[in-house]
Amino acid sequence: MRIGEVARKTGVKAETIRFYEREGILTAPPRTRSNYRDYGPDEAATLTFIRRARDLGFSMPDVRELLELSNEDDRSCAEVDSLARAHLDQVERKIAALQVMRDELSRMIASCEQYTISDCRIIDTLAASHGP
Amino acid sequence: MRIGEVARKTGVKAETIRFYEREGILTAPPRTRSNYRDYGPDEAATLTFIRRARDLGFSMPDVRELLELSNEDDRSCAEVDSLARAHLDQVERKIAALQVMRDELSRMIASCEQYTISDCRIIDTLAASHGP
DNA sequence: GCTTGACCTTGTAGTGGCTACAAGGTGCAT
DNA sequence: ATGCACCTTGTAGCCACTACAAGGTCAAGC
Repeated sequence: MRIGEVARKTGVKAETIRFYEREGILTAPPRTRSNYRDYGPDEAATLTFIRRARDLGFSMPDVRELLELSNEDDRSCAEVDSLARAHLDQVERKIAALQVMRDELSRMIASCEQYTISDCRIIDTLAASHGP
Repeated sequence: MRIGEVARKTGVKAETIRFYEREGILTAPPRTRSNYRDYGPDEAATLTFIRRARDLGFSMPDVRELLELSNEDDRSCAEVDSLARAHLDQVERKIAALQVMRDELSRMIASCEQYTISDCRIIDTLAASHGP
């Protein structure tokens, strides 16, 4: 199948598929007589795998490693596990950082009484209110 | 004061300060005889403002607008307020998306029993487990 | 006076993970 | 034959920095 069809099936845009090929994360498929990329189901499966991993927030280097590991059937999955745990940890840190942001933004907005800029508690907070 | 000192005082790295100047978000300070940037307290205050806004996750275009608004004392702060609310909204969406990620990662990791790759529930999940 | 080292200057390129665009070729229906 | 959707390549842009190279400046110590 051509790139557009595999794009539709996997939810990975054609431009992104070509990008993955350039980056060496997806092996280059054969070409038709007219030089179109000609994908089979294996490539589609790989792309789905990549998309799922990306949707879960794994970095491209992580995805690369997960793909490599996924081909070594008899190996222990301890590495996969630790990669996933490390990533989960990162996600949790990111959530915590965003929650701090959210809370401060909320407080800031709540304290603003919507008069003029010179009274504005939001501008105040940004300018000097907390910290040295 | 020179760039290094203002960097220490504001928590914005020297390279970043120069970058802000190039981008026009910070006005270029006068220079000493030896061509060093020579900052006063106003520039330091502006940099602190920028850093706080950035720490709260505001984008550079947002910061630019907040800086402009902060100079118009008698204007209503409704715009500031709506900018902050829109940003809070974005932060909340991001948190929600990350929580979805976190939950799925947790489930994936919990289901893995650490045998071999061919049994690995993490690899399975990525390869095909949910969705068409 | 000379060296050392911390600081400053400029400009350019790299990060991640795509995305957009230009300029052209192909395939199929009308 | 004409239109249109699709494909090809290559290059540049996004965000907000960050790193690095190659050199200039200044104060302290010897």
